[in-house]
Amino acid sequence: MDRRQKKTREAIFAAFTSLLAEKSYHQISVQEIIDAADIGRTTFYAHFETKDYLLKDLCEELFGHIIDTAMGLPSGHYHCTCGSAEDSVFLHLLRHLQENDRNILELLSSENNELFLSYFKSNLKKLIVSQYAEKGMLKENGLPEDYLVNHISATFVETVSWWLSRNRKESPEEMTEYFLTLMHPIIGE
Amino acid sequence: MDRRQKKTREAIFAAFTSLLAEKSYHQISVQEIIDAADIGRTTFYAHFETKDYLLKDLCEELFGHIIDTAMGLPSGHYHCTCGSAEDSVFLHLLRHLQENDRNILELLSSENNELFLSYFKSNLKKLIVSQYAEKGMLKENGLPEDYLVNHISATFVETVSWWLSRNRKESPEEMTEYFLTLMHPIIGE
DNA sequence: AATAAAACCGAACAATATGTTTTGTAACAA
DNA sequence: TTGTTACAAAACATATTGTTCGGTTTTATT
Repeated sequence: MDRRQKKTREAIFAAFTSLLAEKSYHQISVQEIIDAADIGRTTFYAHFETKDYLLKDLCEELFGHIIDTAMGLPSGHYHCTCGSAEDSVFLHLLRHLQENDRNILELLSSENNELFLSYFKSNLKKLIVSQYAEKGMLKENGLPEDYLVNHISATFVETVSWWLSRNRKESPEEMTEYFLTLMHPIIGE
Repeated sequence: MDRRQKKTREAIFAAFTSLLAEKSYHQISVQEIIDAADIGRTTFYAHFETKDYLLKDLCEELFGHIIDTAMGLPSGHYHCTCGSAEDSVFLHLLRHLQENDRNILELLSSENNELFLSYFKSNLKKLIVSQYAEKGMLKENGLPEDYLVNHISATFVETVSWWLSRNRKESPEEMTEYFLTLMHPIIGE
């Protein structure tokens, strides 16, 4: 890939995330992104068709990366290590989030965070399917599988959101315990 | 209230919901609402400061009404009637939703429904607090109360959303069973 | 080092949306 | 009937969007 393209793309992403830290997505105009990134108007539209596609690409990068690193992990949960949640995928995700790579926490805890949370959730579903559903680690209780997958993803996203809204007072280990308590009737070996 | 005001307000709401049935919130311009409602530009701004406030007022009316009718109900759940979920507040909500008053289902199942779902959720929280939390109907398991309230609300909204995305193939009774299965470790007497 | 391809810039453009102002008319409540 | 209020129509400044054009700089390749 051309060095210029990469540089421009990064500049747009940087400007965009910077703006997202101070105002909500819909309040940001393309013009502002252009000014903040210090690029030409034509250049922006050469890279991204619309503002929505820019958001999509950014989220794909951010959440795709996090989910990918968790994909290879063992999907064990707290039962495996006698009460602790040490090797849970969810604990890994929380720890990874806490590193605040690329200011991802700013986005997830911003005022109008529904957009980011929904991207997070849709990426998370893939992980749940491959790590739990396809490995038969969901308890048999008569509920449709996609309903369960959706519920697990949604609940984890809500857990993260709640955690952030309280400024991460709890440790990732504690939050994993919270989450797994709620998941108790569903996830098991 | 002046007859004219009421009429105009209703016309705007009707035009707005009609437009929301065919395109997403952010794709709708104030101009379109004005044209569809067949009113003057000035009139719109006399009623609503911005498009966001219009949305807020509409949701307040729609969800406020549904939540209010459920407020007075007994908060019993399936244990009370020997296995059935007959007198659950949640069953009542699902039945009420199914009547599709004011095309509320169109909104909740539209393409970009995060906005409506989040309004639904925030109204639902009040109900959960008054019907469950304040009556001590949440099981003691070491989790913070507001975390539980948020989880119950979020899960119910997700359940409704999943139900609608599958064109309501399941009955309200069945969906209540699904939901209460997930809530089993949390809600109890 | 020379060259062709590309990415970029700046300016301008039409089209559309926003929110306000003004002036006049019609409907309402008392 | 009378004073008040809601509405309409038109115009307005301002801002944003997405595109087009000509020209410049950087890049990869030979």
